Amino acid sequence: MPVKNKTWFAILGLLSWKPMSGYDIKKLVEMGLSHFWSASYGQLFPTLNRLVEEGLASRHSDLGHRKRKRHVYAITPKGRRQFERWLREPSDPPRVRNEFEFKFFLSSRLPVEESIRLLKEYRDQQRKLYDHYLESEQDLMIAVRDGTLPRELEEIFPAEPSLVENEPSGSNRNLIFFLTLRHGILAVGARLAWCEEALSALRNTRGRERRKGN
Amino acid sequence: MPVKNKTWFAILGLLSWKPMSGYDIKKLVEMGLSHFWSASYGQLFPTLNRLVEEGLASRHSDLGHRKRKRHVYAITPKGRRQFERWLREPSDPPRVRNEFEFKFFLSSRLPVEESIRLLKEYRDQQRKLYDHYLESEQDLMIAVRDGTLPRELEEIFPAEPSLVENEPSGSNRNLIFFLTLRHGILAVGARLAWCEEALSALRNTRGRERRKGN
DNA sequence: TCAGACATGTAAGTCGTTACATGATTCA
DNA sequence: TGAATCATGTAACGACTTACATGTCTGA
Repeated sequence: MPVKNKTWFAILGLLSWKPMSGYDIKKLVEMGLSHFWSASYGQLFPTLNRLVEEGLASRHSDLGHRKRKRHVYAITPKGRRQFERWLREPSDPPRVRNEFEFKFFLSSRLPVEESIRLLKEYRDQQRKLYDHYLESEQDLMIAVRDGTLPRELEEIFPAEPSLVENEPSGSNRNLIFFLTLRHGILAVGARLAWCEEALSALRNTRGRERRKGN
Repeated sequence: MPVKNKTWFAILGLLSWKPMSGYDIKKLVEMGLSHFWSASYGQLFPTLNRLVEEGLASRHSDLGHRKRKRHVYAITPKGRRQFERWLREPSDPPRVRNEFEFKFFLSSRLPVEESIRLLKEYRDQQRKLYDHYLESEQDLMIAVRDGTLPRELEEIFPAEPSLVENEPSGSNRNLIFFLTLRHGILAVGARLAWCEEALSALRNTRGRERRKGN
């Protein structure tokens, strides 16, 4: 019985973009998708093999320009049909697991100074992530303006979008990649805004305590 | 060998607030913590029992005001020490799994109208959630102004904060609950803002196609 | 030459959900 | 009286991570 979980369709969906190896998929996900998805090799390779068994993907040995033996997987028409059916189905609500936020929620017993330290640590992490996203956004915008593509994307976006089988609108793909990036930027931006809000609220508390002599 | 995963400490942390039953914990998490944490009974009850075995929590049978037999778990001093150590440790980065976002990323082969339909569905879901959070925020602010507490919180917040053993700052807890709520509001707000951005970008695409005669 | 990236995979174990089983109490 | 909620738990399964194992190629 084929297992048809989210990861199954997610991988199928990535293959619908272009044929890729397991390693390619891992890199792509790490590079630009990690703010809403992730996958480990322990899922990736077995799932790819099962997709082939089910006839939803085909495996090709590629000894091409890289001179390294690798398995490239391509989606089959059957796989494409299943993928497109999944695409139109309603999605599960977003699931977030934010360990810091939980700790913050439980930190009322900590001295305020300690909470502030933890909060700043979190803010700095998120700030780094934010800067990284903004940089990617700049790269992408410059590239679109110049009609080129940033190096990391050259492999992902076909140079000639119309070559992609049945693609209704080639430039749409650029837009969608851009919007996906924007989603990450806005999400992390909201976390940063919250950090500032929380920091100033906690500092007020500390001020009040000092004035009361605590 | 005791298992010490995140859920373990999360539950310990909730018990550090006040003694609770497994059922109480489930309700509390569903009520106000679900935008950054969740737990199922299948984890909750076994974990509570293991906490007792390890001496980090104690179990009491409560036949009190509710006239229903229930198991109330209280944190022990040993449990409190472990919890506070965990509280100061660095946190894992937030993990998000957003199925809709992934689908959107992969939707370039869908007709734009279809993408817009999916996007609106998502926006409406998030809008509902947002309104719900705003309502909770209003309730909490009114309650704080009047010196009362909203019904759902009466059981969670001790009426007299200073009664809580070793609590350094009673009012801090109200503030932290409020800030936790704000975190949810800002996060969902960012998703909504993104939806509008994406919708108008997609509508532009559609307009361009129409003008070109596609 | 050797570090680091490329590349593929498995085994074991953990984490977490879902479905099931059971029964009491409350309130309309 | 019967639906909803209170309340506790288990078994089976499914999802996912980590550690391990192995070897190649590239470029400083």
